[in-house]
Amino acid sequence: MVWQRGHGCCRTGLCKAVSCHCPAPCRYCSSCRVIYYARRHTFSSLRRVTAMDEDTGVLPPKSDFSGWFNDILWRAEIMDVRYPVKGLYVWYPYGFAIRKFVYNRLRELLDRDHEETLFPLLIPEQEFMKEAEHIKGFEDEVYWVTHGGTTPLDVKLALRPTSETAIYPMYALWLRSHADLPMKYYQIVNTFRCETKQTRPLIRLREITSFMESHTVHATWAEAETQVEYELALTKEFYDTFCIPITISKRPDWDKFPGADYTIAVDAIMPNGKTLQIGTVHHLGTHFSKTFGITYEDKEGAQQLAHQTCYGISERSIAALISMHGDDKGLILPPAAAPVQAVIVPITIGKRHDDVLAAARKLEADLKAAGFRVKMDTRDMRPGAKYYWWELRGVPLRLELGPRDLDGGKVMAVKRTGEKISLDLATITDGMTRVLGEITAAIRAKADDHTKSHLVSAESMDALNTALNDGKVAVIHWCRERGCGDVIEEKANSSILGTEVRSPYVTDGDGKCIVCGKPGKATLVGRTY
RNA sequence: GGGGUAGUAGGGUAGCCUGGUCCAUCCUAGAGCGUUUGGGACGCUUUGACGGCGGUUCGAAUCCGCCCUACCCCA
Repeated sequence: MVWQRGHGCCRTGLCKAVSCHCPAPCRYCSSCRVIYYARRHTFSSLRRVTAMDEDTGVLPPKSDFSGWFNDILWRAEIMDVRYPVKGLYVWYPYGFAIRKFVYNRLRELLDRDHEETLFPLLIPEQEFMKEAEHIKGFEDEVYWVTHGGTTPLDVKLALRPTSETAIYPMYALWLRSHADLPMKYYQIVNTFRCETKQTRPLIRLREITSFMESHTVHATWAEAETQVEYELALTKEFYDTFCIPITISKRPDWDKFPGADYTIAVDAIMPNGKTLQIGTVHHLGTHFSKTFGITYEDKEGAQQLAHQTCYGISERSIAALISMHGDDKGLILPPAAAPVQAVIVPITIGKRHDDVLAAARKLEADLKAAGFRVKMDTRDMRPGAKYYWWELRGVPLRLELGPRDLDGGKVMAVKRTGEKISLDLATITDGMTRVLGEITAAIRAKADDHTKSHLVSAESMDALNTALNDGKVAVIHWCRERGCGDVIEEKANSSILGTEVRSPYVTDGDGKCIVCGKPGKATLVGRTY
């Protein structure tokens, strides 16, 4: 058997042309899904492995998370990655519909005590450059607008990498007295960062298309701290809607937001054990209010510096949603995020065609009237093909209505989480409410299990390395000295996520630092996206 | 940051070394018609591409230059 060199068409390196005594397949490439036969075979013996040839389906298995994620984005029509600019991607209508339900929920939560605003995309250079620490954090990845048509601009304009420097000059104008406080505004906008590392749809982008940033102003440091806690609670509630378990921790000083007193971050543990930062809340203290002159007149008539917070969530929330719940068959969407909560597949055979179709239409109308997002699939495909199609797209519930069901006054309901039950047509809206609730619960239980099983305690560097190599996130003890932190990050090729860990699955208290042995605090360490 | 490889129809590939035989080919997808339909149907007809710009040449997917893009490996 002679192995020939790879075709370079795939990412796995498995893809090789081979020479042997076919027709038995020589080697299967899981990325491009091709079986390669000997070159000397004729074209008719060169055959492709398609979805139907394999029990596992069209997707790479979720255990190949990277491949799974890339594939599902276009197969489930979430994002098109073919836009001809690196790091910019297109939302397909279906993906955008998911985004709509997720962000509607986010708006709903924020609107409890924030107000939505909109600030400009372009920031003049002199404003952008005001806060030294802040600039340092972003200077390497800012896009600059330098020309208006062919004429160079007098003042360069930055495309916002985040909006502090756009918003705070205005806050300085808006804030006059203590009676104006607190100010709590947010916006949902696109932001630009010229990422140099490998970009990834939804995760590392040059245009973040869906950045929710909240900026609040308060009279005192303590009040701002309370706001940080309030926003963390909002974030928890937000992710709970979509059954995404999170860990909350305080980032180490060197990893905090440029210009913040401290940063509290929210992470999710992805299927491969890497963590994804899916939210941050920053206590800005008076760093920016000093720079931008955000002051107010207190009750005694004296000018005081305001205390600020900012808080952000991006489309990484959608990456977490997709990754956390999906399986080898495709997406699994919690009903709260699903553009289609139930799909009705009429099984129309021969003479009963019109009968069944009419009943399915009535079912669709009844469910829509009751407020469910349902869709009837009348396409000219075999039922099985439709099942796979909707399963790939994560629709939580499938309602199959055929002659047999109709005669019995029933409809067959198949949960995306894997259970088949018969529901009475007469009480279908109650049945739907109950079953969708069960699906949400099942999704949440599975995600909680995953997170719980991926958090382990490590009492030494060796144990830490073992845990991380095993695809886990570790809880260690760390003295909070930078030096020991560097050792941990370097030796374990990891990141210190943070201290003051908040997770129902982390109960570790104080202990000895795993590097120097001095008293340390429970600390979350992982490999990050 | 340092290397390497590649870009051919909506997706996946062959052809390139050795320029003309290629309005190319195969799998898949799209459109049309017909037969079908309780877990990925089938037949026939048809649509459709050589990453971009420039150069060499009688002639470029193929050779050269630049640009853009992507992927892999190592730090």
